[in-house]
This record gives sequence, structure tokens and C-alpha cells, in this order.
Amino acid sequence: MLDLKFIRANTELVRQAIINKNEKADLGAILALDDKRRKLQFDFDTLKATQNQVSQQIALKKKNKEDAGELIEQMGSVSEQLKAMSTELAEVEKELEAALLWLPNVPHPEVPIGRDESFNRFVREWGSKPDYDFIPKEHPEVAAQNNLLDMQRGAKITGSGFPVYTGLGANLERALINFMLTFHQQKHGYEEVAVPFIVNRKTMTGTGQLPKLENDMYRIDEEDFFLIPTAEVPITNLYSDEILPLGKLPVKLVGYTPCFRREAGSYGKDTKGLQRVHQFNKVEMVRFVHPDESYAVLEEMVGNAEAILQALGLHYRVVELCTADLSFASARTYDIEVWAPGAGRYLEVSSVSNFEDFQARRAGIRFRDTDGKVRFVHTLNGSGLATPRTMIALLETYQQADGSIAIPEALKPWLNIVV
RNA sequence: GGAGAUGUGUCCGAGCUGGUUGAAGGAGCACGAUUGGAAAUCGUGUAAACGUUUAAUAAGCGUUUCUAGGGUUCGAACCCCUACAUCUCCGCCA
Repeated sequence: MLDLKFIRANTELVRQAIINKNEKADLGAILALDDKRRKLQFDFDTLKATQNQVSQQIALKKKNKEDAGELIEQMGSVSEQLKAMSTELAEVEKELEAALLWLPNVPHPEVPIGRDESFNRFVREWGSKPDYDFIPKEHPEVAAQNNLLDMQRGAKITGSGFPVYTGLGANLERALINFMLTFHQQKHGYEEVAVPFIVNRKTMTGTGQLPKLENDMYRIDEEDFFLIPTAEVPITNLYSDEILPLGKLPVKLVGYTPCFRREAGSYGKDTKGLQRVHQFNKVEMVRFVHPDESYAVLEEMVGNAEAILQALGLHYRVVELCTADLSFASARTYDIEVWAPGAGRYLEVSSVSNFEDFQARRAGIRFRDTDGKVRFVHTLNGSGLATPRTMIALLETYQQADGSIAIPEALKPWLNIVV
């Protein structure tokens, strides 16, 4: 959410952001509602001030055993007026709030402006595409040869896009999660949290998934709960509606959760194996930092995610998303794409974003600055990493001529069976 | 699911026979004094949001906020109703 004062002062900037992000928020309506709200607020406050004054007079008269009947009678109509006004004010505020929730964050000035992913900016790459003296297979085939995956039975018990990992596949999956969680704790100083996988509507709104993405999520109607699409949601909201003392910052958390995505509207796209699934595992890094530090921290977090791929010996590249690819809440995002030799393409395994104070304002996450003033923190998060495409890259990169797969050294301590 | 208790500021904790109570007291924190330095002690200060005013995100003024939402009343932290959360006991179940 953006600050109304900011919107008033930077209307053009906000208007441009909506266009560049391909959003359709109604800025004009917001400004009109804001105007209306302020007028109502003023009228209400003025009348309420009168009521408060007279109420004191009544109290005084009663104390002195004088007759206050006349004043009380006067206030009867004022009281009714106030009730009507507050109702109207509440309605306008509600409308305004609802409209405001559809307003996207403003991209950082350096973000490339573009209408689709072809405008994304290449940042750097690590390693190189490996050579094979055989034709590398795609991961479903490698998985089949080693009995790692059972997509058919997953589809049977739930539906398509719900993978079942079997044997070494399940071991590998668990090893990846353990490896990543431990790595971020020991090498990067994150504190681990284990959080609920189901959250309520307020939480889902706080990080910006709602109202826009309601149809992309699995929901539980009875309680109005949602299955989380990413650990970002529960972890970032951990400190919602709180004012953090100075010493609490920076907050540096890492957590594992499964992620649930309906992926509405993407049927038929990237359907092969683990490329696009409805449930997957992810280790997520979340940081709450002082506004002055957030862009330095953004770079650092990209490095944290890269370190995982480097430890696994997987070739990747880093790209910066252009305005059209930038998510609703993000001000600046880097994607990390790992190379999949069998598929012959790069796959997104991590997205690292700085939301500045956009989520903090929605969720009410603030801190007390050195000057005693209360400010919104800046929130950031990044996958470190999502497992399915990491697994794809792993299987395709480490496949051997005989069809078996090698295990990178970094993962071996986390596998409980001898390969 | 059944019975009961509770829900106040950063935290603990009064107030709950309705009228200067944004809210006693304490802790914490900040600043100052004391000290060679520190502890202890003493003093001072210590909410946020919105509106208005303003060059000002300074001071001022107004309004709101005692879990949330309704109600009663001229007026509610205090009375009534509902929801939610926490705790205790019982039942049920991994």
C-alpha cells in the first residue's frame, strides 16, 4: 500500500507506475475518495469537539447539582448527527481502503521499463553450461530411470501437478531442504522459523497477495483461510501491527514451507514433470531492515541465494525484472535462473525482491528510529531456493552416461543412505 | 465439542458503584546529575493514527484509539450483546 500523502504529492509517478506494471488501479477514484474523506473527517471532528465540550459542561452542572436538562436535550440531536456522520465516514474509508489495496508499488527508478520479459536485464552469470559426450536427457526421464518421482500416482490421489517423490527422490528432496536451511543459518546468519502453512485473509492481504491473486490460491471457505503460496506470507506478517524496538532490527529469518499455487490460467504451460506444479517446497529468506539499508541488503540476499547454487555446482544467471514482470508489491526484483542441460533452458529458481515500505504499510510493521520517530521498516524476501527446479537442474546436470546420477559433495552429508 | 476465567500503553499492572483517565503505580528505554569508569542512586522525559495549521516529516489546535464489531446513554476502558484470542478443567483425537 502506498501512503496517501505520497500519492497526493507524486500523482504522476504513481500513475506511471500503474501503466508500467500493467495494472489497472483507479487513481482518479482514489484521489476523489480521499478528498471526500478529509472533508467528512473535518466536519465530524468539529462537531465532535462541540459535543465533548458540552458534555463537560453537563458533568460540571451535575456535580454542582444544577439542572442540565436543556443541554442534554440539545445534545440529543448532535448525538444523532454524529452517528450518521461517522457511518458515512466509515463507508468512505472502507471504499478508499479497498481501492488503495489495488494500487501497486512504485518501481525503483533504475528498473528497466518494459512490456514483457524480453525487457529483463541480464546481470551476471556463474559457471558455464556443462558439456556431455552423450545427449543429456530431460529430468522426467532421469527421474524415471532412478525411480525418483511418481507423477501419475500424485495425480491419482490429488490431481495433476502434485508430485510424489519416491525413494532416493524423497531423500534428495529432504536433503535439499535441510542443506539449504542449515547453510543459510550457518553461513549467512539467518534465524530459522517454522510457521503455519495456512493463513487468514488479513495476513494474505498484508503482503499484497490479496485482493489481486485470490483466484490463484487454494482456500478454505469455512474459516476464510488460505493455503500459502510462499513462506513470505506467514513470515513477513510475523511482526504485523507491531512497533519493533531499535535493537530488534535487522530481522533476518529463514524458513521452510510447502507452497500451494493453483496456477490458474497457466494450463498447458511448462507442464513437464516438476517444472510447474501446484505444491512444492521452498526455503525462503525474509529480512526486515532500516530503509537506508534495503538496497544493499537486496544485493546481499541475491548473493545468499546464489551461494546455494554455487555449493551445488549448478550454472545459473541473474536477471533483473523489468516493470512488466515485477510483482504487484515489489519495487525491485532479481530472478536467479538455473541451467537445465536436458531441457536446454534456464529455469527460475529464486526471486529476490525489495518491497520497500509497501508491505510494511499494509501489514503495519514499524520500528522506532534513532531519533525516536516511528517509521515503516523495509521488507525483503528471496527464495533460497525453490526445490523443484533445483531438482531438475540437479538431475539434468549430474546425470551420467549410464543413466545414473552423481550427487554433489555438498548434499552428501544430508542423504541418509549410501549412494 | 462442554464449563469457567481473562483480554488496558514497549512490558507488568490498577481502574470496571459511567463524566478533565491517554489512562494511577511499577519495569524497561532515553537524556541529565553523581563516578576515574561502571553498578547503585537521584532528576526529567517516554504512544500512535487521522484532520487542521505551517515553508516544515518543527511547535500548536482538534479528533480517534483501553482485543474487534454492534448497542444503551447527553456522555463508556467502565453497563449490555456478538465475534475473536489466551488460560484452566472435562470430552474427543493425531
